[in-house]
Amino acid sequence: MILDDGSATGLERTPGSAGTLTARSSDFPQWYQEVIAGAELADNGPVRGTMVIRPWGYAIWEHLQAELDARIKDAGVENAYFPLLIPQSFLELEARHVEGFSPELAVVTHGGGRRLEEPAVVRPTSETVINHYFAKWVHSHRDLPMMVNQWANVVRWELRPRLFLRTTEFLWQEGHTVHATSEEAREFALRILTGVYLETMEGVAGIPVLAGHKTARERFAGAEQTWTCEGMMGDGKALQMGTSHELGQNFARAFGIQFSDASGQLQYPWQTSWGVSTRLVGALVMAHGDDYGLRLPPALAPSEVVVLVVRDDEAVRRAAGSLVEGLRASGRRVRVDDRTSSGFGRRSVEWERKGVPVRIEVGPRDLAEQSVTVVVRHRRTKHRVGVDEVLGFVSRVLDQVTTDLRAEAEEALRSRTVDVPDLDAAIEAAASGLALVPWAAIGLGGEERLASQGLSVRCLRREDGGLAGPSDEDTSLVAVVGRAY
RNA sequence: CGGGCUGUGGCGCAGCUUGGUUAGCGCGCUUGACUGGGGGUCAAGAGGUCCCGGGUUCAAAUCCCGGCAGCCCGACCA
Repeated sequence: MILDDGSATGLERTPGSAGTLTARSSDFPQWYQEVIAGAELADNGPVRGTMVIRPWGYAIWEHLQAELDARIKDAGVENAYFPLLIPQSFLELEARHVEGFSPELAVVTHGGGRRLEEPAVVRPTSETVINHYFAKWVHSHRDLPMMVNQWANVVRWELRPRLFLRTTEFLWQEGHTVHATSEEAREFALRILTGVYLETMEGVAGIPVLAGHKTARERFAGAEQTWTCEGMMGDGKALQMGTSHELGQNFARAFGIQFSDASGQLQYPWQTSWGVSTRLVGALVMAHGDDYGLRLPPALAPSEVVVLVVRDDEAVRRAAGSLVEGLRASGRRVRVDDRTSSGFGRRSVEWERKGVPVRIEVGPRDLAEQSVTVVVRHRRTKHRVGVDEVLGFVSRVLDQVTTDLRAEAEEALRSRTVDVPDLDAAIEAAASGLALVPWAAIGLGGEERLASQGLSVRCLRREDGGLAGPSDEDTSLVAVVGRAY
């Protein structure tokens, strides 16, 4: 590939050199493997389906965490921590919950060199332990709402792992709340869905999502209603990026959570739970990655700017140093690459693959002209910028990146989403994207047929794209149908 | 659990059909020089239980038998 200034990139020289990644994802687009491997985000773990997140990938996750955590706290939820190991009997208390999760449980049968009296499961999610404690902690309507969140790892023994998107162990955030009324619970589940998840995904990550609720078939095990954010990846497949569940009183009844209301009557409370995971890192890669690697929104980039010292030279080093100082003073995360013992090409390709939004090249040629070379990653353009204008230029670019990425992703979503009148048309259209079809034209039998074609209803929404009202059985609902990861 | 396939330096592979010198190649790695504005060039070098066990043979990476491991497709799913 030739850049607009005539220079060439060497990326194509080693097509498919996944190298560090023995990807269990060969059905991903070719570029995905290259991006993951080249960006050094992750490796497979020693146990099948587990994942080692390398520093660059983890740093992206940390930024996502920070964005989510701030919004979760804004919603009034506090962080807490609950045990990794859960007595097996806890899982069995809620019938649909255990039915949904037992096939994918990892069970610990021995400890301290002896067989355990009761096996412990490694949490696949923490509804059961947390509700065990809610039962102890909730007594009065004055205790409500009770809202906790935990950042933790969970284990689900999935049959078919995919790096970042479905690994046996993954990191996530799971929130759990208890409310006095069903209305309040619903309102809160939706607040998390839109005010935390949707806002982070679209506003921070630049990934447009279709929000809606799941059909009964796709609902979380034990929930009355599951709200979801569905994104579309570069290949037209859908990805469930986050869910928020209304649990009704199911867990409250199963775990004996009760409170005395204002009139002294014992009541079962209404609950929610909600989570997003390291899958979001995979979503970022899939949604924004191009043939040259990752493209990161600045808010999530471990470094927003990298200053590349082209050649080992005293004056160049000094110029780079003062550039870094200036950028840091303006609040940017900046990294210097002065590893002049490796070639320039190698280093620039590395940062391109890692997705650093802006690269500033400083070399003798630039200094001679009192300028630097600014490379904008997401557009792959190079600009000669006067030394005095760099800060302003970089700042304008960084402010624009997320908007540009989102606009591109929105266009991709729009161009691969079609309105269709019936099930047959939906099946045809969903082969290459998403189909919007009247829910009334599908129904339970229709979902069965979709499943046989490798398709599913990703979510249900109102005709205008809004979320459904309190009554689920709205006949005017529109189903989003597609293939999914 | 069904259906495909693969095990050969760190990674990716060739060699196997038709047994035969010292098991090759690319990438990576080490050292040096020249370079350095998109994975640069040249030279020298290190690195192997050819998955394991048994068998056939003068001779096995190669043929036969038996294990083991892993990958892909499907079912399950944040």
